[in-house]
Amino acid sequence: MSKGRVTVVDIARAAGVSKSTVSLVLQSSPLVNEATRAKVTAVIRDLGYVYNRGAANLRQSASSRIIGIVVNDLTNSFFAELAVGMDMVMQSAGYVQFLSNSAESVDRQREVIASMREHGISGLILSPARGTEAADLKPLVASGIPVLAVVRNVVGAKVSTLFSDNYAGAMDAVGHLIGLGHRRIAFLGGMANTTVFAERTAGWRDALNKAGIPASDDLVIASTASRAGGVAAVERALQLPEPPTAALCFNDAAAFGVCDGLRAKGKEPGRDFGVVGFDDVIEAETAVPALTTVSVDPQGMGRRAAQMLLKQINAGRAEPEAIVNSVRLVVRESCGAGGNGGARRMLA
Amino acid sequence: MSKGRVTVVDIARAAGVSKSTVSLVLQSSPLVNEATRAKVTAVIRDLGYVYNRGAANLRQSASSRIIGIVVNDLTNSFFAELAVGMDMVMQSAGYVQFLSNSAESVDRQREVIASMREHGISGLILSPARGTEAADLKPLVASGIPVLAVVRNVVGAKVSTLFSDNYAGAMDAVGHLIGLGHRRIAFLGGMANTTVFAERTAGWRDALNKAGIPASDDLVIASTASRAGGVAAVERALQLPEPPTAALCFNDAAAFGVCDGLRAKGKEPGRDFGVVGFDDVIEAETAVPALTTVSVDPQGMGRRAAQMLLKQINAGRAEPEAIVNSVRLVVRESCGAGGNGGARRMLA
DNA sequence: GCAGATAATTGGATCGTTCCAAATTTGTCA
DNA sequence: TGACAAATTTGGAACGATCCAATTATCTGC
Repeated sequence: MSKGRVTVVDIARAAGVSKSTVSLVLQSSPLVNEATRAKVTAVIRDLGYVYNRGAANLRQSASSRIIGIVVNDLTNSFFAELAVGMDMVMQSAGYVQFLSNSAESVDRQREVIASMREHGISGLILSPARGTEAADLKPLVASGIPVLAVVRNVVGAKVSTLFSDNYAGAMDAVGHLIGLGHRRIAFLGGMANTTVFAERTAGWRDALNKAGIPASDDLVIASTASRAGGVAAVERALQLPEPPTAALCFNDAAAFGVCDGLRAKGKEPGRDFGVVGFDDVIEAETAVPALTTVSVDPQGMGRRAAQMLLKQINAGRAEPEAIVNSVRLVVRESCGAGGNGGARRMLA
Repeated sequence: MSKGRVTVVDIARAAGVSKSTVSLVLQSSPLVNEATRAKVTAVIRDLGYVYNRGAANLRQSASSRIIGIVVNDLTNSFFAELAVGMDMVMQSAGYVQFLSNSAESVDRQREVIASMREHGISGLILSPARGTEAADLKPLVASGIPVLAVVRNVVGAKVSTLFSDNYAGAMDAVGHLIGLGHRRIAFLGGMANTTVFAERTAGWRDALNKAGIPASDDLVIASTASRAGGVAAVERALQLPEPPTAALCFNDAAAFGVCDGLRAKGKEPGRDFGVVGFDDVIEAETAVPALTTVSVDPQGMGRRAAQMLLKQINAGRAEPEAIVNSVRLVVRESCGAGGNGGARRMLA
């Protein structure tokens, strides 16, 4: 009764079989007789038995059915949705996940990964904190645990990757703004000297060049990749001698900030200024004006990441693979293309 | 070498001591000689030893240093921040957390809790899915695992609770709007027949009654507790024969939706209509207009929840406690009190 | 140099499961 | 009924750490 937890031995005794048989029932082996199985199952229910996965994991075979997920900023809805996507797949696959936030601190990230490792994760999905080095992941990959870097990369690390097609997405978005008649198009928000920033600005630059428009460096205004960062960036943009009439923003959070900043200056986003975001977070659709944005589908990307990792775990030892998640421009209202053909109006 | 993982026995052999000594070193016991400790520590580093917590947890004493967190909607930034707050405390305390999203499904919630239990969590923080019953938590509490319900309650469950003071917060918010001169104040958004909804509308009603203003039921417009729900609710509100001039919204997400809906109808929130939210999510401060809201401080609440749970885990067997997290009205711009005393202007 | 204390170390036995080889039961057919 | 195969069941030895009781090394003071 109160003598600690119920174990297979207790079940065995109560059902009048051996612990081996109980074990076979637990893993629904076809070897056991139906009558026995029924009897054991009943006893398991009656005694309120709880399977002890920790004990099972002791034997060096079989995976722990635990994976680790570490993201750099869970308060950003992009990452929250990414996590939700992963959670869905993991739940259906019968896995549980340690989920932690590194808050852009490589130290916290290192600690939390170490802790997860001690608990025996069989795989790790990491959206690395800024400044993560290949060495940080070395021991993990050396011990044969599949690691998947998402969203951002870790230079030199031999891990699988899943990134979105930042370059193509930015190209498309800027191309669309050019098609609407814009000639001075800024790139607002985001921390410079990150790979993602470099890729998105490269797309911005090449789209302008392709259209024969000079891509002037003062139209690239970095800041934090947040709502507050967007406000700050657009403020500076509007103070330029020749201010832009539209902008591709580093991400949706920054884009919302840009909208806020425009309104604070008496300009209505979508009418007086074209705004395009990046990510397509859930609020993008319902915001006013609805945000035109490069849809990365964070939940979908999360699901895909989870599937990739599970595949690698099941495959035993697979070579790292690099996948780019294609993106697509979702035209809504904030770019000024909202049905009434009003884009050119802004340029008057 | 490649013969599986490195264990205490390997360390012991390499360092020329017994596994018991290695174990003592691992738990930094004062019993071991400094020289020995140094030698063992060096070997541990050299061989790349990884502590196997699962093995240690087998012995019935000692906690697993794992807790479970299950929230009903991680895509809502309120819960994401709540989770981040918990994560902070847990990380510092040397715990890791399973973090999962129930997406308001009691089935998923049940499964994920069962799974966490098999993995040996030593405590659970739950923001319950709608429809959670006391029976769902019964086995968990019966086995002596501390459970803490946050944000929402589970009627009849003998667990600790941490809720925000919904009634007082709503009272304050509505009182403030009345002070600004409003007489027709709506309550917008949120799912009716939840406890939180009942508490907030009760505060709304009593504040109106206290001021001698009749609290008419058609001013309470329920919908989902999301941005989209806010848009829908304010649309209906503005179609009333005698439309409101201000509103307390169920939460910040709904409040942002209300702002969107107002703009869609050509009304500027904060100037033409007073809007007050509830939660004080991170975007509330930087939105335009900055959202006046009842600050629950989700991160702080998360930290507090984590501390409560840890306390109970360490206390061994503590009685469930019920704590209400006090809230405070943060006056920003969306209510129309933004410095220029313009509130009464809306009523002209 | 030796008793007595203190410091440091060490073999098992144990936790709850899985897995293997071996044992037992049941079934089939001549 | 006996021989053989197939279907079930079962002890015990892992897995990797902890903890207790017992042992050995080191230190006192005289």
